[in-house]
Amino acid sequence: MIQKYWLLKSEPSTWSWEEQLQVSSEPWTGVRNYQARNFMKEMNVGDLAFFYHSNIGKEIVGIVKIVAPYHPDDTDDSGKFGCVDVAPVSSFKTPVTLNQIKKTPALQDMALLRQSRLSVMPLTKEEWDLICKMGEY
DNA sequence: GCCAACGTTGGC
DNA sequence: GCCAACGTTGGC
Repeated sequence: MIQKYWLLKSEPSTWSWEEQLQVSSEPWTGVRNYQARNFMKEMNVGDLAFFYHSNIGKEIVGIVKIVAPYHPDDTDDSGKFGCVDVAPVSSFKTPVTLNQIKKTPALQDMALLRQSRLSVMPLTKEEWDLICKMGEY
């Protein structure tokens, strides 16, 4: 299975990186957007994802890995949406801010910039590697 | 706090 | 099936 790379957004007031670091794994619940949901369906156990703080912070703070494939989201009564489980992997030494991403020519195609409301998105390996470098991971 | 972008809902 | 109205996200 090919390793894939993702970015997950969370508002720190809802679920922060500090909270994520304190659990062994956590279901990524609350996604109510079909495009984001479909990306989660494509995730495989072992895929890696950046953890991005939206609204407050506006920066990538660390890395999580997918530890359970797509399954129903208990918080969704409609039954239309599901989630994956993610476990913390590592904190960035230096968080990578939205501003830095905007200023980096190689990152202009990221959905983070082009589709600001999308909360789950894929990244290319090139984008992944560059951001890891910027975060001094 | 405002507003742009965009997804969803519901009337027709 | 179209589109206006409305709600939500998230950057500023």
